[in-house]
Amino acid sequence: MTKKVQKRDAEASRRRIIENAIALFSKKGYAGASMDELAKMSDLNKAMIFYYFKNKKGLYEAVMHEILQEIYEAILAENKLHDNPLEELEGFIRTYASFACAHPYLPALLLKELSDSGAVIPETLFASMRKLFALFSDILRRGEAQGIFHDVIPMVLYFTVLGTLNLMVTTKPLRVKAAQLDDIEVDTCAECDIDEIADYLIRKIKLMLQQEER
Amino acid sequence: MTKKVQKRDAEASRRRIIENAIALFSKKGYAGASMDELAKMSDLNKAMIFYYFKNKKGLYEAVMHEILQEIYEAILAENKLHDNPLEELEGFIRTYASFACAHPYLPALLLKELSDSGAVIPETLFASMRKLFALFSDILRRGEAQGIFHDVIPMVLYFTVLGTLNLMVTTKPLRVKAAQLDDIEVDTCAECDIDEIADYLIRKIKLMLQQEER
DNA sequence: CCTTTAATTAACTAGTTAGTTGATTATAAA
DNA sequence: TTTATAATCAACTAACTAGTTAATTAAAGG
Repeated sequence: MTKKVQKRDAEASRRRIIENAIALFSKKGYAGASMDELAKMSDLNKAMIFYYFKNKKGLYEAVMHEILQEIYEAILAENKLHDNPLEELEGFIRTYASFACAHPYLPALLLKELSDSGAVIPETLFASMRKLFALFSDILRRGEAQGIFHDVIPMVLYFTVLGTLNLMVTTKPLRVKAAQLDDIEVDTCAECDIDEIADYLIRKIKLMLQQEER
Repeated sequence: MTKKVQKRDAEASRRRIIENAIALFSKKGYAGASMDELAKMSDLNKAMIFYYFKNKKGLYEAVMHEILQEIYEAILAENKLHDNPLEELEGFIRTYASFACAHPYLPALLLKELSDSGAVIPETLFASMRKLFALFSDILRRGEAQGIFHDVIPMVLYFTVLGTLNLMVTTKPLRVKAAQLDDIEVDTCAECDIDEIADYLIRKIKLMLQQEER
């Protein structure tokens, strides 16, 4: 089944818009992203954006839904490979880290959204974000019930993991630049790759959770 | 010395602009903040903004410099009260937390800036941000040298602390809202106040650093 | 081949944006 | 009191904003 060369392909046009919108929103933020620019990037008339997504907010909603769904599915698939909280937690962190690194728009968009306290986000996204947290929370709660984790506050630990990984990804260019001018002695970890960072974080989170308070 | 009522006071006007700009940028982001709106908020003609700050970027620079300087001084002052790395680390986290809570524009602006990877940020700010990290890094390095901290990567731990605290502050409204609709069982920590969170984080960070890897 | 429908476009609107200009005040120094 | 200067403002520009409209073209079904 050879794909026939069509001049019109609704599905493809829609995807082109979404794909470019992800890049644009994550680079410039919601307010900074121009629909004129997006149309040019996507090689389509601007009216098409509104034809497919009604308005800018609708497009943003679609973009956020898309990426949250993607990361959720990746993590859920990984999660099914394990059957104990410790391995599940490791898997969560590792999968999130490598996904975030492979798709750096995720951290950028997530941090922008969260730093706004959901200024743009509508109800539906709200639900998507909670699904991911619910999964994380469940892992920790089960671990606690089994006596392998102690003193657990899932919400805080969730942001510890997301905060660390997201910031390490988004600040990468900044940190590399800092390492180059290199006037003072601080190590900005410019060379670390994300898997090392994930390993380190996992090691540390284990110490956090497996030890009783001293 | 009674303050004479003047119709013109450059210092006061400048401050009014900066003060309102902090609120506006942290609420709407760089692109979303309108200079027309800022002028109205500040009860001044828009031209005054450009008279004092040259352009929007210059204003943003001044705003960021202001708040980074403020938090740096608060933390430095606290730091001088202690003389061992463990207490210094505790002080750092606690001071950052309570400052961030009292001035929630700080987390909002910092997360926005960092999620942009310095899209707007100029060289001068870059330096300001590093000063804070250098202080944190130094505490950890000394602790490691004294054998009370182990397996230290300051950059990662820095973002662990900042990520956790900033996200807990900025998401507060979102979490409260989530707790209200409360359809599923997840605990969003809506009631926790920032000092409890800081205590929890300190406890956990200590476990991270004081234990050898098992 | 004709008709219907879905996809696409050019051209437009009405409002907003950052930034400018030149005149006009208030204040303090001479 | 005059003069110089610093602070303020109204009115403007040119570019850009999200979103609309009505006409046009391509494809698919009968």
